[in-house]
Formats: sequence, C-alpha cells, structure tokens
Amino acid sequence: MINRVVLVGRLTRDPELRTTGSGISVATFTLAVDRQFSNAQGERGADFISCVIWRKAAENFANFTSKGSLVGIDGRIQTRSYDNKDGQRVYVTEVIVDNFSLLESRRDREARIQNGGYNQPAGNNSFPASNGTPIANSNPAPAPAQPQDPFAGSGDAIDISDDDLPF
Amino acid sequence: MINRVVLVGRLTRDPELRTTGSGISVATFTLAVDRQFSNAQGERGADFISCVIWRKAAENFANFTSKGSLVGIDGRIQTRSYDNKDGQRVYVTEVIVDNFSLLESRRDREARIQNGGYNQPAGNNSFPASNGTPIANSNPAPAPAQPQDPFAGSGDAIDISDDDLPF
Amino acid sequence: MINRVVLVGRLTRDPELRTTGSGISVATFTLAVDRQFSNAQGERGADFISCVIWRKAAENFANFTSKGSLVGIDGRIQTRSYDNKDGQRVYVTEVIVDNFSLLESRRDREARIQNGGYNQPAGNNSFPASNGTPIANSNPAPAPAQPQDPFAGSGDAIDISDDDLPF
Amino acid sequence: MINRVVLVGRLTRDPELRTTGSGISVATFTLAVDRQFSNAQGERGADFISCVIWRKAAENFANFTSKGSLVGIDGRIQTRSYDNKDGQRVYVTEVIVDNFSLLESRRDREARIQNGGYNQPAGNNSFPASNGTPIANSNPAPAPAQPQDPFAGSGDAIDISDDDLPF
DNA sequence: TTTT
DNA sequence: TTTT
Repeated sequence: MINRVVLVGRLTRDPELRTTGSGISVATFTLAVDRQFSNAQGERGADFISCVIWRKAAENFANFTSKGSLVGIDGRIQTRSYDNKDGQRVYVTEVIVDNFSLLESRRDREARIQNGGYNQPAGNNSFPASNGTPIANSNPAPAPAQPQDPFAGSGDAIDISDDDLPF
Repeated sequence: MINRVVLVGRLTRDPELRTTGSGISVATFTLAVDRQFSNAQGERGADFISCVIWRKAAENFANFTSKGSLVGIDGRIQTRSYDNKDGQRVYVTEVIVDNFSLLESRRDREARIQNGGYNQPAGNNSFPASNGTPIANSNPAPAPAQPQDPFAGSGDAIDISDDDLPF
Repeated sequence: MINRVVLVGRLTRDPELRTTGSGISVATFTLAVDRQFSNAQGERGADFISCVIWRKAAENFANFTSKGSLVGIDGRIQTRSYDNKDGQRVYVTEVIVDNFSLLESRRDREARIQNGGYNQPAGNNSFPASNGTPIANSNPAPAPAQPQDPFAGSGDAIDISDDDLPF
Repeated sequence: MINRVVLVGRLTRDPELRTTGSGISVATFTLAVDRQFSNAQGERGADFISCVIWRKAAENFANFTSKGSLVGIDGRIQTRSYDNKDGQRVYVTEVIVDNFSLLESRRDREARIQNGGYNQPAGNNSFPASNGTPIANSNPAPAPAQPQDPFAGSGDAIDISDDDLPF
C-alpha cells in the first residue's frame, strides 16, 4: 500500500543513539513541526512527532544534529503497542525515517549554538525557519577522531541517508 | 486519485508574478533541488522543477522570496501541452503549489543578499542548506509601500498559504 | 514548516461521525496500511493509523466508506495529549485528513459487503489491493433518504474533499 | 534537500521494459492521474505523468501491470534535457519510482481484461477507482516459465519494490 | 534558462 | 502519445 511522510522541523532535544542487541544502531528524536496557522486564540502551536532512524543513517544523524537543529525527513508512519508496568496497553505512533536532510546553514547552526540553543538574541528575530544555538556538535576545537564535518569546504546542502554516505 | 509532491530547494531566479485577464495573481518560479547522491563522476546534480502558485499565495510568495531563497513547498504535479510557433507540440510538467514555507533564516537571507546571491564567501562554508549573512532586525527604515515583513518579531518559522494569511 | 502524509489503506471499522458543540462535523477512523515487506518471521504486518476528517468532507467520508473500504488520503500529522481518568498523560498522534479518494471499484465494494466485509471467498484470491464481488449496476431501487451515490453514471474514480463537492 | 512524490493512477499503456547497455533493467510508463475537481466547463481532466523505474523493480512492474492497471507509486521528480534532431533543446520531467503498489483487485483486473481494457460495461458504472479489462497478464493457463503470480492465495494488497522481493 |  |  502507500505510507509516506515528509516533515521539516526542529529537534526538541539531542537525538538518542543506541545499539540493539544484534548490534544495529538506532537513533530516536522528536521533531517539533510548527503548524501552518494560528488557532482562534492566536497560538500557532506545533506538533511533536517521534521519529526513529536505523543503521548507518542513525549514526550520521546523531553526529550531525542536536537540540534545535532544523532537519527535513521522509519516511513512513509505524504503529505499535506494548503493555506498561501498570498493565495498561500503550499505543505508539512513530515515523520511521528513510532519509534526512540538514536544512540549517553552518552560520545559523553556529549562531544557535552560541546562543545556547535559541538562535536569535532577544529583540532580534529570525526570518522563517532556522536559527539558534544548540550545545552539542559545535566542534569547538576540531576534535580529532571525531566524525569529519561533511560540510567543511562546501557551500552545498548535504542530504544524508542510509548507508550511502561518503563519510 | 492521489497526486502529492513535497520539495525543498532554492529559487533559480526571482519569481515572476503576473495577473491573468480575469485578475488572478500567478507566480512562477523554478526550484533547484539538490539530488541526494553523487553520480559515478562524483557530481551531485540538481533537479530544476517548474512551479506555479496562484492567488494571494502567489503575491506572498513573490513578496518574500527571491533568487536563491530556500523554500519548502507542497502541491501536485500538473501536465499540459501546447503547440509552439513551429507547430510542434510541447509537453509541460509543473508543480502547482498549495503551500509554501520559507526555510531560510533572516540571518542567512540577508547574508546571501549581501553577497550578491551566493551566500558564502569563498573559503567559508555553509552547513547543509541555506546560508546568508545576519543583519538581524533590519528593515532599516520600514520602506513605505513595501509589503510588511511578516517575520518581524518572531523567532519561528512562518508558513504561508492560500488566502489565509494574517498580512 | 512542512508536515505532509499520504496513506492508502483499508478502514478497520465503519467511520464514526460526530458533531462538535459548535455544529462542526468530524469523522474519525483507523486506516490499516499493510507494510511493504515481511519481517524475519515472514509476517507482513500493518500499521493502524488514526485519522480525523472535518466538516463537509467528514460527512462525505462517512457516507461513502465503511469497514474494509480501500481509501487513499493526504493530510498532516497532529499530536496532542490529555490526562486520562487515572491521571496519566496520554499522547495521541493522528492524521488530519485534507483530501480522500475512494480507491475501490463498485464491483469490489459490493462483493466485499456481500462477503460480510472480507472481500474474497476462501479459495479465491484477490489481486493486490481491494476486492469484492460484482453486482454491477446495482442500486436497484435508489433508496430514498440515502446519500446520493456520487458514482452512479460515472466510470471515473472520484476524489472527494473539503467543501468542494458537487453533491 | 527533499524531493518526494506520491501518485495513484492508471497506466495509459503497457509499460515498456528495456535493458541499458550495462545490463540494467528500466521500465517506463505514463500514469494518468484524475484530477480532484472539475473545471469551469465541468471537465475533470487528468495529469499524464511520465515515470521511470529501475532494476528488479522494473521487471516486477512490467510483469504485473498493463494498460489500465491501477497503481500507487512513490518516488522523486527528476529533470533532464537533450537536443532533438532539429537541434532544439527538449526539457523532460519524470518521476523516478522508488516503490509501487498494485491497487486493483484480481477481480477488477480480470474484469477489466475481459472488457478489453475498459472495466465497466456501458450503462454500468464503476464505483470510485479501478475496473476494466486489460489484455496482458491474465495468466489464463498458468503458463510455466512465466513470472509467478505473487497474488495467488492472498487477500492482501502486495507492494513491490527494488530488489527486495520474495519472487 | 538554472540554486547554494 | 494518453487511463478508468
């Protein structure tokens, strides 16, 4: 059948990278996607969408994003359920990510990091999307043995996906 | 049936805004969408996708984007054909845009414009997509007869759509 | 930002149509979307995705679908939470439907209904999706007080959407 | 960046399967996707969208679809250009298909084939989408050395994709 | 005719 | 060049 999702939003926290028992990498994160229109109360609101990414893409994702990062993803909706400690069935809906794209410029990312995660000084305002200063991934001293910054020396957007990366 | 498209890319030129005989606004533009992977020759390439946007959204689009702007859109593919002056049938495929979202920060947008459209000085490199040079809170003298900056005073992304805008 | 979903699946039950206090129609339903690939155990599985549709489209949807209907939809993911009677916070993820398309032929739909919802008699097998048993040209006596069958007299697929319907 | 398309429509002709010089399978086809709404003249219209599918998925696609088949696909828009014999540059926009899903029941497919491609006898009308009788793929006597019908014995939709098929 |  |  067909099950396809495309989202652009910001990470609500640093992604969590784990490894399954069988040694497969998984990263989980939540995307805050601002809604298009304000409600009657004039609030714009956002949807907070749980996402899961697997394998090499998970590692790449974890290496190049952090709280506040602006990313685009495409994937599919997956549902599952489990019984919690109270014996209650909990239903979970997540987006399984196939590909992602980092949509924030180095400039914005660094400014966002500088500002402690929010990318615009008070009284100053961003145009559309992106801005802020996260904490992680700033690469303050180009730590060796760190994942290479794939963006160094490139003015291009870089899309990153499953297993197929040059880095 | 189903016909849905989502794109994130950059305008190859300023959008062209026109009015139909019956007074409806239309804007046309081409989005350059970088491909995800490089080919055998190591070239990354891009797709150049013709887009059309109608009515009030067309006016908003034309007011807030220009060559190089990073935008996200959703819409549908439309095909049509016409006979050119040589009597040959020409087939056209365009994306009819339902909604758009400006994905570039004010910082990046202004830096990009400062740089004459290309957003990163040589030797300096952008992170993923988007770029620019911050002159935050600009709009130095709120040029009269200019479209109001809908982004002033907001740190959030702003999505803009058909007829439903607060400005 | 961008938040777009496209699904094709079958209703797990008849849709539930309600009216809000302010008189707006809403229908809710769950789509079962078969997964693309089987897991290690050879089970194919499906995702069960909660959907919500509003206004006139909700009424149309409720009139022309039932348990087992094959439908395509496009919309966006919405998240919300509430506290249940046990004082526990429950997180809900739903798809807000913008448009839908009925993807089942009259033949299949009638056969499905004949069969009590499941569309293929044992020993008989469906091709891909959808099923049913032809009793073409039915609608034997155009049941009064019934929603008009928008498909009568048309060999075309019919897509149905918000407020814009000819019926 | 992001470039994602989802379509549901019918093949305007049998797909064309070819092999590149380096031995890779490609199939091309056009999807007719009925538009959602009628225009001022009451015509509904359709978009005719060129699609390309590669490798094993191409072979599967060619084996299980024919003129009139109802299919869902997801993929991305690709643009290219070439100079024709008259030395004129021709611009081409195609959808590169990642996955497809056969959305027509065996019943409808066979009825469509019986009817010579159009799936409903005159004066009789289809419900929403699908119907008709194509010519190919009917498998009248289970021709040996033919691709196995992946749908035999299954009441479920079957989605087919790149390289990952059980048949 | 293409963006960064 | 178009499907149902």
